Amino acid sequence: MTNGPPITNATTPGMRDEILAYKRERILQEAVTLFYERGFTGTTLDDIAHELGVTKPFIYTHFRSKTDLLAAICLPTIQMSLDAAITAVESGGSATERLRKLIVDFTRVVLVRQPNIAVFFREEKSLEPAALAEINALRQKFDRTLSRLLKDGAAAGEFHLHDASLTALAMGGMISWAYTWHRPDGRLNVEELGERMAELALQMAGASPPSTLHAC
Amino acid sequence: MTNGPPITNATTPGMRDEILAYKRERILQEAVTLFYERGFTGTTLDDIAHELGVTKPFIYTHFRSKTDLLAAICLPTIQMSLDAAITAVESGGSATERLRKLIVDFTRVVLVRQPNIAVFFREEKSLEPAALAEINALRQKFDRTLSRLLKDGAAAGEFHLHDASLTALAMGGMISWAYTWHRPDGRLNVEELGERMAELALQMAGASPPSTLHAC
DNA sequence: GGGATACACTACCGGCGGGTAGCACCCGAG
DNA sequence: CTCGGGTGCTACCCGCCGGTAGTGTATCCC
Repeated sequence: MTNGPPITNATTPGMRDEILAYKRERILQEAVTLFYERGFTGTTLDDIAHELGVTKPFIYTHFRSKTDLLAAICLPTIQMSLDAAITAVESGGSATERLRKLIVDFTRVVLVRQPNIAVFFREEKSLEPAALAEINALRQKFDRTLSRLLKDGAAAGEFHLHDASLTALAMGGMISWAYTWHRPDGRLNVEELGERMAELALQMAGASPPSTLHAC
Repeated sequence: MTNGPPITNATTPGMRDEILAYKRERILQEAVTLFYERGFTGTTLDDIAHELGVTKPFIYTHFRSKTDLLAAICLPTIQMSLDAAITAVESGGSATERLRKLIVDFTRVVLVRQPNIAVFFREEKSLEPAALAEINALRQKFDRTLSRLLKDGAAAGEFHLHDASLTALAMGGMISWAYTWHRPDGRLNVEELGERMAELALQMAGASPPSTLHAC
């Protein structure tokens, strides 16, 4: 990224690709930071380039357009959320244990990738329709996955709830919302927040006792 | 708003103000609709004017700037949310009853003013700092109000929870999030959703039995 | 040393859109 | 019929920014 001795003409063939990937990643880092702080339309490509010590055409050698950059920020993060859900659901154990894992892991994604999550939800309307559709398909899978887990848990007698779909949306919202208030230097760290969220989710699901909270 | 016979030079002095207020309201209606559908920067003032059958300078006789328009969309809606919370908390009854009322009324605000809520959370970064600060002060009051109700309920032995502040944020998120998925023609109407949300909130609060759900 | 290649820069374009100056119209009053 | 006030329009400006064409330069290979 510096203007010093170009390290690009490397001997190893694989190295070249790694360097390309690294540059791409650095651009994404700065882009998501600025989009998070100033908004998508409030950030110019020159801003991003400037922050990197580089110029605008440099960005265009790695991304086709500004909206392409936006999609590259949003999509992988939503994919990570879905992956966390699927992995948790397919892991062994009771529905209660799997729900706990799902919530903890999903919370971690939301908090660790907070800027990406925030940018996605705020700038949804700036995404190209095709990219948005792709992401929305992932989100739908996430909701269905969580909903199915709740239904299964209810069928197994572990959970007690009226409406699995609605409860899934409520849980998703409760956690996603953290992007609006979480501060990395806050009172609770990521893991602690994951635990608390899991407890709240289990109560929402009407999970059976093992909680030390219930008076009954 | 039509170009027909100007009804503005009315005889009654108060009537003039009413007409001004009406025009203002119509502009806000179209603006929030378009901002909701296309985003703030994706909507031009000409778009709004066109939809109203009017021209851009007309809007400028009622609002100082585009961001002023945005603030006028967001602020009153957030104020309504806070009012709902305060009214509920100050109403009579047990903490459980008051929490239920708070959730039902807040849910109603979120769903009925869905476009306004959505525009606020998405376009936060487009608001002028002063307007944003004002709104954030209201949001903080809302969170504190809800949090205090939870603490009081816990002290009274009605609720069982670890962390009132976090639970308040979680509840706020669960409900606010509805702006992302609610469809006015969906399976459940506004009042039904309010009821379900209230049930979920009470479970999150670890409210004592009266719920028919708990197996214990 | 000379040619080829890859890379990132300088310099530019073009349109879009927020915001404004000044005008045309309609009306009631005298 | 004219005057004055109020209202909304036509026509314009201008800065910003996404995107691109063409150039300079360093490295590598022969």
